[in-house]
Order: sequence, then C-alpha cells, then structure tokens
Amino acid sequence: MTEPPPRRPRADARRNRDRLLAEADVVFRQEGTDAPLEGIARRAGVAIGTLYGHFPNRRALVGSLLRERNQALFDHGQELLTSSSPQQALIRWVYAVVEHAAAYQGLAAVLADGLGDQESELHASCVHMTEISDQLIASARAAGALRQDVTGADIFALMNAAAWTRDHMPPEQADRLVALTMDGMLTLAPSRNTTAKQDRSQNP
Amino acid sequence: MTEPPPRRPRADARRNRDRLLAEADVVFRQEGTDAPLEGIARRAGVAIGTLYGHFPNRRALVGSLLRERNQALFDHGQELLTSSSPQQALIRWVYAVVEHAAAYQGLAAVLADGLGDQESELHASCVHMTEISDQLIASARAAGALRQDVTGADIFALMNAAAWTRDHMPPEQADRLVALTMDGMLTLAPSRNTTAKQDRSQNP
DNA sequence: ACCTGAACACCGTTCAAGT
DNA sequence: ACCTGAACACCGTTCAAGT
Repeated sequence: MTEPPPRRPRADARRNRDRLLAEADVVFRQEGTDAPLEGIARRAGVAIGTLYGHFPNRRALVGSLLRERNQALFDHGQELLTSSSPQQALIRWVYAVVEHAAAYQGLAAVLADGLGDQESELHASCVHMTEISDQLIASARAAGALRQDVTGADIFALMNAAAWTRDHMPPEQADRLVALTMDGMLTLAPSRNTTAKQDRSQNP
Repeated sequence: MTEPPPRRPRADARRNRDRLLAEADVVFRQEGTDAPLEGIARRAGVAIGTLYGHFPNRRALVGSLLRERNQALFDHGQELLTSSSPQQALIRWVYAVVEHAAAYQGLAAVLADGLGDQESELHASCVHMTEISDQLIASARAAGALRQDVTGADIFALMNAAAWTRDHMPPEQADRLVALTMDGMLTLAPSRNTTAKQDRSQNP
C-alpha cells in the first residue's frame, strides 16, 4: 500500500551493474542477443549469480541495455517531426530505426515481439516507435507525399523486417528492401531508385 | 574413384526415416524449426540415435523435409512463367513462396542463410528460387510492368522478410508489407492497395 | 544487501554395445 | 546394416552459504 522507499544501491552493486551492461553490449554486438550469459558475467568480473541478481532474465538485460539508446532515438524522431520536408523526415526515421534495430543479431525479433507483448520490457518502446511513425506519416500525408492507407504498424513492420534482413543477407539488401518499399508508399518520390543513397549521404 | 554401389536400404530403416520426416513436419509446424529433436524421435517411436543416424544434424532434417515440397513450388513457378499476365504471375509467385517459407517458425532464416551458404542443404533450392524470380522479373519487365532495377535477390529478400514477419506480427501485416513493396516495384499496378486481396481471392 | 559458485534441468550430439 | 540409450558437453537458472 505505501510507497517502497527507494534506497540508493551499494556502490559495488552499481559498479557491477554498469560493467555487466557494458560487457553485454560488446558481446551482443559480436554474437547477437543469444550469446551465452556466462561469458558476459566472466568478462564483467562477476559470478553468473550476480548477473541474475541484477537482471532476472535475458530479455530484462536486453531491455535495460536499450532503454537509454531508445531515448536518443525517440528524441531524434521528435526533431524530425518539425523538419521542413515531411517526406525526407519519414525516410530518415525509417533508416535510423533500422540501424538501431540491427545493432545486435536477434534484436529485431525482440522488438517485433515486444509490440504485441505487454510483458516485454520493450513493449512501451515499441508502442512509442509506432506512435512516432504514425505522427510522421500524418505529417507526410498532410503534405500529399504519402498514399492514404499506410499505417504506423506498416512502418514498424518494415523497419524490423529490414533489420532482420541485415542479419541474413548481404549488407545492401536490407537498404534495397526499404528503398523499394518506401517508393511504393511515397507518392512524390524524390527521385526513383535513389531513396536510400540520398538519405545515406546526408547521414554520415 | 569407383562409384559407390547404391544399395537399397533395409525395410525397417526406410520406415523409420519416413516416420521421422512425418513427425518432424508435425512438430516443426507446431513449435518451429528449433523444437527439441528428442520429441520428434520419441513420437516416431525410435531412439534419438536413430534420428542422428538418418540426419546428421537439424539442418539436414529440415532440408530433407523441404526437398519434396520445394519441387512442387518450383513446378508452380514454371507454370506461372507461361502465364498470360507476367505481372499477376510475379505477384502469385511471391505469395506462394511466402506461404511456403512461413510453414515453420524459423524457416525463413534457414532459407535466407541458405542462399549465401554453399554448405547448406537448401543452398541449391534457394538459388533456384532466385533464378525463377529472375525469370518472372524478366518477363514482367518485357511487358513493361516492372521498374528496371529490381533483381531476383530483391524478390528473394522480400519473400523471406515477409515470411519472418508472419512469425512476429499480426497475420495481415506480412501481406501488407508484400503488397506495399510490390506496388513500389510494379509500374502498372493492377489496382493500388488491393494487390494482396486480388491474389488471395484467386488462391483459396 | 549483495555476491559466490555448486547444483539442477534441459537439450544437442556421440558412440560402444547390441540385434 | 541399423538401432539403442547411456554418456558427455553446454548453457540457462536457482539458491544455500558466505561477506
């Protein structure tokens, strides 16, 4: 009934938690989100039980790891909303999220599953991603740059499918999929066949 | 140096192999390609060692399971090549392969990885899928129905990405992704926004 | 309050012994 | 020639004992 008194953690516990997150990022980047947790604990200099003390399961670890990064992504999305070209804004948003969702092999699946799963640590983030997509869509549609029936869920699906494609095909293939699909959705394509390259050159 | 004399297998061995394949199909449909092999062996009424005697690893089992089914799919693709509308033919091909690649959870990844991996039991099948896609593309392009820069690899990527989407999102979402992307590629869209429904109604 | 690491469960894979 | 199932390896997860 009463608020649980939020105590500040012991200094060594805080340090362990931080190192676990840092090493998890390194290992997940190399081996994907299915990498053995034992290796992460060892690299962080703690026993496996300590890892489980801080993160009850793998999803919680991945979730904590992404929470900060997600905030930066959402801020970028907000900025794009006030951008001059709603069409370019939507294109940049999609490539930014694909980049984000391809950080670790297997992450796209965690995100895609997270949208429909209330229990997922990333559920709120996935909903927010879809909402930002919806806002960018509304704005592009108002400018007459987008066909009428495209939804935020469509964009969310495309972004995750493209991130998945990165893990299983040659590097350019995912960008080609995005470019082709976006060309189908955008009614005022900036210049056919170059959607991806345009964005890339402005996003070094 | 000399040809290995191809002996016909013992009757019980043949029966065990067949039952293993049949049960693997059932289990993979329910639990995906990562389902425990022990369960498949038990259902087939044999010990786990027997399964490994017939199939050296999981990929070999999945590969054998798909070889027959793939043949039917390729035959269908050949038929479509002589079809009256190259545009409709390409659309139907894509939906047929998505259906095929979504039969088991995790199958899309096996196929996508198989295209670039010579060692994969499904490598030849993946190459063939891409080739048929290339032929259908050439034919649609000759009819002026397709933009110039679309490749068989693009179609292969789309089909697998859509199959993956089936495993991780609401059922319609994968079809919407396909429809939106195909609309971007087809220059003579039969009627915008209804690409998926059209095909579906003719493919009950 | 937090950490340790042995212990248990589960599953992939191998192989010596059987028929 | 083929089958059996115990044995080993690997990894996720828990928890009693320590500090």
